[in-house]
This record gives sequence, C-alpha cells and structure tokens, in this order.
Amino acid sequence: MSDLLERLRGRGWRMTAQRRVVAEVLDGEHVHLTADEVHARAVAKLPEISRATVYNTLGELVSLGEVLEVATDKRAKRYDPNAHQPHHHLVCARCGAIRDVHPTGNPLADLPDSERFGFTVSDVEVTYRGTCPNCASA
Amino acid sequence: MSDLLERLRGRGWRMTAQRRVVAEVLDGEHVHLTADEVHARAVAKLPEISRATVYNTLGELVSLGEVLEVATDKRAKRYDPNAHQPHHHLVCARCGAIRDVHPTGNPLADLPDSERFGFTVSDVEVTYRGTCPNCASA
DNA sequence: TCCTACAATGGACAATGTCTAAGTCAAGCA
DNA sequence: TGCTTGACTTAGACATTGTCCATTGTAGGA
Repeated sequence: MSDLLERLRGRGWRMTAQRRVVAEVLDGEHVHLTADEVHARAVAKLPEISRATVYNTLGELVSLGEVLEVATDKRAKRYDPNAHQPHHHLVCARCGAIRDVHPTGNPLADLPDSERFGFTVSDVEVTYRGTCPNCASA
Repeated sequence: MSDLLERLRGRGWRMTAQRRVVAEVLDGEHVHLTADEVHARAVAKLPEISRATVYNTLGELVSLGEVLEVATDKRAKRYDPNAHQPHHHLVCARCGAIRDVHPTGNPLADLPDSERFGFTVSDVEVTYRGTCPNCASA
C-alpha cells in the first residue's frame, strides 16, 4: 500500500490527504468495497472528505489501472485493489461475500471463432456463484 | 413466445394485458434490454402501462426462471429471455452491444477445491469483452 | 514565500430501482 | 351471464447510486 502510494506519486499523482485515505482504505486481500463503503471508511479517518472526492479518486485509480471495478453485485460497483494479479471472483448468492479465485484453464481459448461474431475479444471475466460456509450452516 | 405465454398460464400466472405486452417485448435472440427499454417498448403497445408494473413483471419472470438478469453493463440490469439454453455473453466495450455465446469447456471444473474457500459452487457466469466489428471499423 | 494549476467541496441533478395506498380487473363460480 | 374476490396495476413519493459544476482550498514548484 505504501507501494501503491509510491507508485502513484511516481506517476505524477498529486498527493493529498483525501487521496491517501482512499488508497489506505483500499488495502488488503479479498477487499471489494462499494463506493459508499469506501466513503464511510474514509470519513472515519478524515471526517470532512466528500462523496464526490471519493468517486473522483476511485475513478482515477481505475483509470490508472491500480484498482478494478467489479460488478458482481447488481446494485453498486465494487472496487478491487488487487489489480496487478489477474483473478476472478467467487460470490455468495446469499450474503454477497466475495473471494478472489484463480481458476486453471484459459476461458479465452474456449471461445471458438464461430462464436466471436467478428468481435476482437480482449478480456474475459468469470464469476462463480454459490453459497459460502457461513450461509450454508445457517 | 406464445410458448412463453402458455407456460406462464400453465403455472397459474394470471394473464393481463400488461404482462402479455412485457412478455412480447422480451422475445427473440440476442435480446438484452434494460428495464427502461422494456418499459419504453411496452408503452408503445400499451400506453398506460406503468413503470412499477414493468419492474414487477420483470422480477416475476426472473423468479419463475423464464428470464435472466444480466449485469454486463455496470449501470442498469438487462433482461435476457434466452433462459432455457445456458449461455454466456460477449460485450462490446465501446458500444455495449451484446451477443449470446457458447464457449466450449466447463469453467466450473476449472475451479480447484483449494480455490473454493468452502463454498458450494453452483453456477458460473462468463463475460467476454472486446470490440465489435462496427466499432472496430469506426 | 508566493503562484498557479490541480484537487476538494457540497449541493443540485440524473438514472435506476423500490414501495405504498388506492383503484381495477381476470378468472372462477353460481 | 353476472357477482365476488384476491391478485394486479397505477401514480407518484422515496431510496440508492452516481455525476456535474461553481466555488474554495492547497500541493508543489519557482
């Protein structure tokens, strides 16, 4: 995360308290917060930070490729700081818990030309759904 | 589609003009409309239909398993009437065009136990992204 | 230290979706 | 065919998520 801040500064990102706080909130494994959750946690560290700033900063982090937008949940976008290691997601259909997963195989190779409709296919996103241990035992 | 109406009636669904219109709008291959688009087309056929009814009806069709909710786009949910043939989606990153695709292989088998975190995995959703021929030539 | 371009603010606005109370009607039944 | 009833529809208020803009603040260089 200090890594992240260093990288950002190296890219000429102007460092402000607000941006630092947002970057700090987005640290860790299996972190997938909504913009609103990011805002709530940022406010805990820096009470006067505004919603617009959180949205702006998240948008910039996404453009810079430092954070991924994930749409596992159909309501709000979630932000995944694990952008430098390709991965997919496993989502609990009941409680919404999300884990990063690394399936074997290459789904891109599984799409025959006849199924590409002339598209240039550049990326694939896989979302597994199921029930997490907590919800299964409940 | 008459098929769809028959199936619904068979399940004890009370048939109304509004529901028929919504079902009619959602007919065809590679159809992936947002709730708002469904509403707009439904209004063309039945001007007094309300937004709430469209949402309700779409929700019921999804519960009944006759229509799938798709979240390819990060703004609005889309509704896919092609619910009886499993398939995945190919999305144009530029214009949002969506095609139904049928990759070979079984992504479920590609998720090792060690990557399942104790979840019971029941389903997988694959979204390919790329550029469609139209956007590529533009 | 001062300047200036870039960032943050907050509040209005937009898009999407949900809820409720009241009116309406499809379908079964006499 | 004409009731009856409970399910369906409606309009609009409300909620949530996200965007925009004019103004104010400030990081970082000269």
